[in-house]
Amino acid sequence: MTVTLADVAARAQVSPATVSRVLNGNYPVAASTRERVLKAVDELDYVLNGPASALAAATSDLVGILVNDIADPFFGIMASAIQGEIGGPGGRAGGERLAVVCNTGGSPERELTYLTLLQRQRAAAVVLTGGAIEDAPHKAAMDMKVRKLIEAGTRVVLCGRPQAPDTGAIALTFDNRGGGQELTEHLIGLGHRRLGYIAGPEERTTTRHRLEGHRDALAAHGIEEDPRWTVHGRYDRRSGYEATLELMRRDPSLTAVVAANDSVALGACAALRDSGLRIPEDVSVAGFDDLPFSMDAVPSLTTVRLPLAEAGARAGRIAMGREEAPPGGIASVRGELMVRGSSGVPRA
Amino acid sequence: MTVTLADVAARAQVSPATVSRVLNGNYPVAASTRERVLKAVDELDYVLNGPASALAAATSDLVGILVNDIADPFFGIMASAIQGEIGGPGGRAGGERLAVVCNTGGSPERELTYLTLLQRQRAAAVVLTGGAIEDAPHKAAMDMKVRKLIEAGTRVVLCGRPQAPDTGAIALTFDNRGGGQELTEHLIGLGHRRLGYIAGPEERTTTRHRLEGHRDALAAHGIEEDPRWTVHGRYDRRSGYEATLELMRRDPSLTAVVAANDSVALGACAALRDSGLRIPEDVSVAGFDDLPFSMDAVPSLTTVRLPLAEAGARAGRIAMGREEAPPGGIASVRGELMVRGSSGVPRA
DNA sequence: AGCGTTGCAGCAAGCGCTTTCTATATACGA
DNA sequence: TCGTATATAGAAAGCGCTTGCTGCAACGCT
Repeated sequence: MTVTLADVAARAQVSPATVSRVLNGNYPVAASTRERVLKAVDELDYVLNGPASALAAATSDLVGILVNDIADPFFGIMASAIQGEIGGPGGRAGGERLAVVCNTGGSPERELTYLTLLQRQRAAAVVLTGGAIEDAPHKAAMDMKVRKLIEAGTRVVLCGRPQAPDTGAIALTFDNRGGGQELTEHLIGLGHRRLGYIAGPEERTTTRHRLEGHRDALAAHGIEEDPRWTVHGRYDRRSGYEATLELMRRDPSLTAVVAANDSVALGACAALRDSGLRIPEDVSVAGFDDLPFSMDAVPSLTTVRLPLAEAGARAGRIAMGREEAPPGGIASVRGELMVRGSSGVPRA
Repeated sequence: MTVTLADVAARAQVSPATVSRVLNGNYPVAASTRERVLKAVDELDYVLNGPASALAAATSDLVGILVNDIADPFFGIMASAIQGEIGGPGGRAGGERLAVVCNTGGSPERELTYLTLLQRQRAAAVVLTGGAIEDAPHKAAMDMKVRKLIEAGTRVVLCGRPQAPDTGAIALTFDNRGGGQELTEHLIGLGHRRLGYIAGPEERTTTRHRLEGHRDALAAHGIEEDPRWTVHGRYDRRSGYEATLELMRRDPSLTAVVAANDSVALGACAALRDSGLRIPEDVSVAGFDDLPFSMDAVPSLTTVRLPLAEAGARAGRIAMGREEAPPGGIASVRGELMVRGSSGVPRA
């Protein structure tokens, strides 16, 4: 049998109530009594029953972090930062919270189900990371769930995801559009006029915003875009490789390839190299996110740095109520253009 | 107020017991009744109270996954695979489990605390990934916790971590030693005799085993190792960069650098390049793990592929009781040598 | 027709904790 | 010295669910 509060109480010769109070430290207990209780806890190797505690107190110490793809460092970095602030273990004893990261794999159903599961667990807070899926019914369902969660006392923070108006969720959005624009401006500034674009999966806010930024830049410089210059793919290397091959097949005269993110950009680099093209002499390549490996690419990748760790940390603090929410419940986080070796002037 | 089981029961004109049984599907309920109940659940938008359920049933649907560094794809890939098998949402409805990944950051205390937290939540299963910390007191404490968890009915699986004898935990270990040996054999086979080694953090099983494999290979070929040829660092790129600089400073005549993992190897490549050395003409480099980005490095990285996803999936299945544990409760997973562009014959 | 089965639903007793309210003891001021 | 504030501990009522057991029809058997 497992040890219960009552066992500890018996051993310490106090009432269960007192033990509970010692453990929670939210009520005055005489020092001598406290010690006796702690000793008993130790001797019996007592571990609180989480569900029972959560039930009685109507609160839980679970904090959920939803990510699209846990194997992608983009999310890993954010999750790590969020978790760091949640305290998880490592904070002062007692106030321990179990930060749990849930991998949706980009699937709408899983996203929703995880939210339900967290709602079921009466999670203290939930942080949703990464772009949202742009499907009206799904979005409505999500918003509804978020509203329900908040109603039930769960704090909801969006990190790197667009605001969800009228849900009450706090949003820390990334300025994907601005970043995308700046990146393409840079390429145009170098003299590029024929730019391929490898977009992420359709129906994703991140995909759309980055692409819009790219197009804004083109439009601002009077460059008319050829529909053949845009290909959609997934946010991974493989996809970038294939898309680049396709792009160059469609129009070998392209002088630059802008990728939806760094992984895709790396795939693009590989494809270009395998096609016998030099970077950036023949074709310039640009990514997005500035993940750690991007500066190690050869040549190192020109990209837009997103302060993933900082944003995640902030989201975590807000979720824990340790930092004021931004005015209006929304803040936009800017990216920073990192010009490196993979972009240069176009070939003659 | 939130909706409770009783509310649903009232609305469906049945007893709470019946509602519970419909929801759990573990007791015969007439079809007509079931329908009425489900309708009520739907109309009231009822969400089960997880803690209450867990308390009453003395079981939980939580499955914990402990990782050392969630921002590292090595762990991300395993976690993703494990989670995929846990079912998480996405499996058939009803049997939903909340797979939670906990980031220990490599800290012994956090590792232990997370285990306590999971014990507190009465987790259904726990998967511990990655190398263990080789500190006797900590190991003892961990083993004790694991034993307690198992005693309490939690299934514990180690994935990529050495067996913990007498704890009852199932282990899927990686053959780090064999992999390390094979890798160094390869380099020796190419003609290298002066090899630098960038090891991971000390007091880690993974670090030790890989290094031992390396030394086994050297010894097998009668190569005497110079103590200056080994440097310890962290498992990240930065560390690899610095360690390589140090290594080349200590002995510029080294013709190969073997890194503890791929991230470190990438850092090594960067350092060598920055020192004006060509890879592999001047110095060969080898990594370990074969993470996705490794083949994109220029030159692509010679490394040892660990079947992270496969092992994770298997660990997940075992944790869920959907796959037989290996005989003896332990299985060793081999790595596969991937010879690529970063290794070549030594310079004259 | 009588009676053991079988199928389905309800009763009610907890699961192990938290917390309000109450009790006791001690300290204080008048 | 008495009344009242102050500090500390206990009693007990749940929190919302699960489940063993009981109840009661309808059924099939001899």
